[in-house]
Amino acid sequence: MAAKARKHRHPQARRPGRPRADEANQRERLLDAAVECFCSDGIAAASLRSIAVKAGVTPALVHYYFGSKQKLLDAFVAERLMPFVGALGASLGAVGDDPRALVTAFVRGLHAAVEHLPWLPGLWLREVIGEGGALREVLLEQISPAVPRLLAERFAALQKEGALNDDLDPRLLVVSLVGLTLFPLAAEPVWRRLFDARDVDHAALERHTLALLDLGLGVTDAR
Amino acid sequence: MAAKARKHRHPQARRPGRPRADEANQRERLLDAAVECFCSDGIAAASLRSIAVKAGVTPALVHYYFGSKQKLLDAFVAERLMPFVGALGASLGAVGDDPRALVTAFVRGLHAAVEHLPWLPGLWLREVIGEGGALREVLLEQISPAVPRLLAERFAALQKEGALNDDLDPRLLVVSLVGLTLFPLAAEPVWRRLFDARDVDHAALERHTLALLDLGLGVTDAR
DNA sequence: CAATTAATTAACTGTATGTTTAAATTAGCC
DNA sequence: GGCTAATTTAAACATACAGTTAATTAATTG
Repeated sequence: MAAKARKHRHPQARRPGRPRADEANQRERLLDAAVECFCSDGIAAASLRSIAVKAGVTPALVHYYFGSKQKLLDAFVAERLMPFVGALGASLGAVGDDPRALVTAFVRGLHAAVEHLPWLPGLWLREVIGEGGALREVLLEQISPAVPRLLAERFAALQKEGALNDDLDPRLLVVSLVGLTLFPLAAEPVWRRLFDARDVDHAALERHTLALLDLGLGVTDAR
Repeated sequence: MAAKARKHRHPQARRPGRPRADEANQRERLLDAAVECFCSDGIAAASLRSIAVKAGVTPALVHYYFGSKQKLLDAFVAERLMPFVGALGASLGAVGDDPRALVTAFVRGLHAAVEHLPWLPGLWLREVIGEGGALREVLLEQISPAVPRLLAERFAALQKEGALNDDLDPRLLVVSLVGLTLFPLAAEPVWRRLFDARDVDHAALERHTLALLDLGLGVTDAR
């Protein structure tokens, strides 16, 4: 009845074929969608279908651009995760031999990164710390020397010089550092509702964390 | 050939029917298996099948004892999780008005509980903090008044009296406390491999945490 | 010892996964 | 303009696994 013999019910449903030079960099859009699904469902449970739907395409297109789910994950690690690790490692390498400076650089660097990568804390908790997490090996094999090991070694050296509270363990201090930064950021939606804390912004969180650490390190400051 | 017309290939594979008064308290065994699966797969991804297999039975038996996955989860919360919360809340209520005593009670209480409930930290991170976690509402609705709110209020009162570093936020201090206890315990498998830290036991972790907090609270101790 | 109830498994039905193949539509180059 | 290569969808495939119902065996009770 409605003119033409076109047999499509949904006029907006796309048919096969190369698009009209419209939306470019589909690959990046697909990666964005993947990050979102990785966060909300977890990497293991995130299906290529849900990722495709979020990007407004079909699952076959994900396969076209990345080949497989594993390679999609590899691409995410290389193009979205590792650049941040590199930047943080660099900023840590640039500070002098002082525990407070080291800790401050870590806290500030992390907060700054999370400003642009808000998904990082949640994903970290789930996929690095969580049992069966898909990124744990990435930490142990690729990230480990650049950040956590570097920090632990420098803390140990500083402690030997007497510049750090002797009751602390240099390695556990790195763990504490993550527990005081990534964890609160990941838990933000929880404590916000729990304490009805609308007044606390990221700057306040950073101040609180640095205040706790500044004293907690037990740097005598007596030279 | 092999005698008898019994048509079963696996002699040990059980056939339907009530068992011969053997293994009692299947319900508890099922709950144990459920906890294991909740930890390794996450609550959402833990199937009645995997739980049943872990307990050596069929999925239909889980359905028989609990009725549904939701009711199984309810049973877990009521019978395995809440008793711990009650105990911790009680031990917090029993200490006097001193920030160090409060913090020490929390850290010690948590470490003591985890001795018997080793699955707690990992499950907490995944199901309370993690996006879409199945226990977040339990925290907000059932646990909230007994522990986190209680702590935050007492910290706030102590700060008003000048017994706590003014640069700290009482609510965020509760978050920091969790980040310094539950998080390191959940991350234990990671930092153990990361730093090859076989020498660190739970007592050492507790000492380190308390050392960091003792100074970090900034209690002047000058009266 | 018959009837009923409790405990257990086998089988069913449905849905979702990641991947592959084939076809369709357009872009870019000679 | 015509050819080839690039980009996209539809459809199908092969598993795998979800939660539930129906049948089966043993214990318990009158």
